[in-house]
Amino acid sequence: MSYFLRESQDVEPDPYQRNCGSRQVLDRIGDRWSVLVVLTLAHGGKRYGELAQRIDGVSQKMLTQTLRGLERDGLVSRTAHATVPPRVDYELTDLGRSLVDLVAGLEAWATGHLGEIEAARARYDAR
Amino acid sequence: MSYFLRESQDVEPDPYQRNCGSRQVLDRIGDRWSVLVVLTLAHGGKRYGELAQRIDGVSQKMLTQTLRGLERDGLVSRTAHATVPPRVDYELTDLGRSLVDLVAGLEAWATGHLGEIEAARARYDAR
DNA sequence: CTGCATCCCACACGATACTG
DNA sequence: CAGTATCGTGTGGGATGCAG
Repeated sequence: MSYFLRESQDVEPDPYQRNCGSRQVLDRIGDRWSVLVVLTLAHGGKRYGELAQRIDGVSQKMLTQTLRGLERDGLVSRTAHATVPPRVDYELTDLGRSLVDLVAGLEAWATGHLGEIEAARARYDAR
Repeated sequence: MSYFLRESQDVEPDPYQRNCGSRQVLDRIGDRWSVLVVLTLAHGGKRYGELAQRIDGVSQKMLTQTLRGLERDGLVSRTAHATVPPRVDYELTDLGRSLVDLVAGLEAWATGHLGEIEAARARYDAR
C-alpha cells in the first residue's frame, strides 16, 4: 500500500493531465452520438437520411455536427454527389474502422451488463 | 470476430432506440470523468483525495458526483471510515473491473492514434 | 479530510425556419 | 435531400462557503 508506488508506464501521453490531447480523443469517443454513428456506419456506408432515420432521437443539428466532427478527426469520409436531389454518403475511414471493435465492445458490455446495473441502481435508490 | 452484433433470441436492447436503457449505460461509459476514475481505480483502491489529485482538472463537485454515479451503478464501492479526520476509500467492484479492459483499450486507442487524428484535424482545418 | 449547498453562467442542444 | 442560420432554454459544471 505504498503511496509512492509509481506505475512505470505513466510516461507516455497521459490522459490524467489536463491538456493532453488524448483527453480530446476520449471526449470524441465518449460522445454518445459519435459512438452511435460509428456503430451504424460499421455495417457499411450510409446516406445522411439513413443515419438520421436509424439513430432514433438525434436532431438534424446534432447529426450534422457529429458527422463534421468525425470527418474532421479523420474517422469518417463524406462524399457528396452533385445530383438532384442531392445525395451524400458517409463511410468509415481506415482509422474509423480501427475503432469499431472497441466501440462494439462497449455496446456489448452495455447491453450485457444492463441487468446488473439496473439492479444496482434499484438497490442504491431503495436505501 | 465479427463486429456485426448478432440479434439474440430474447428481446435485444437496442441502443439505437431512444429510451433503451443501454443508452444510459453508454452515457455513463462515455462520461469523461467516469472513464478517468475507472482507469485510476484499476490499479487499486484510492482515497478521495488521491483521486482528486491524480485526475487533473476535476472539480470537487464533479468528482463526488461522478463517484456517486459509479457507486449507484454498482461499478465502484465506497467505504467510509469513522475516524478523525475522515477517510473514504473507493475501489472497483467486480462489475467495475469487468469494464477495465474495455476502457483501457479505449485509452490505448486514443494515445495510439492521437497523431493521426491531430494530422487529420490539421488537414481539415487547412482546407 | 470529505463532502453537501448554493449561486451563477457559458454553452450544448432542441426547435424552427429557410436554402441550394 | 441535405444541409445552414437563428433563437431560446436547460443544465453541466466551476467557484465559493460551510459542516461533520
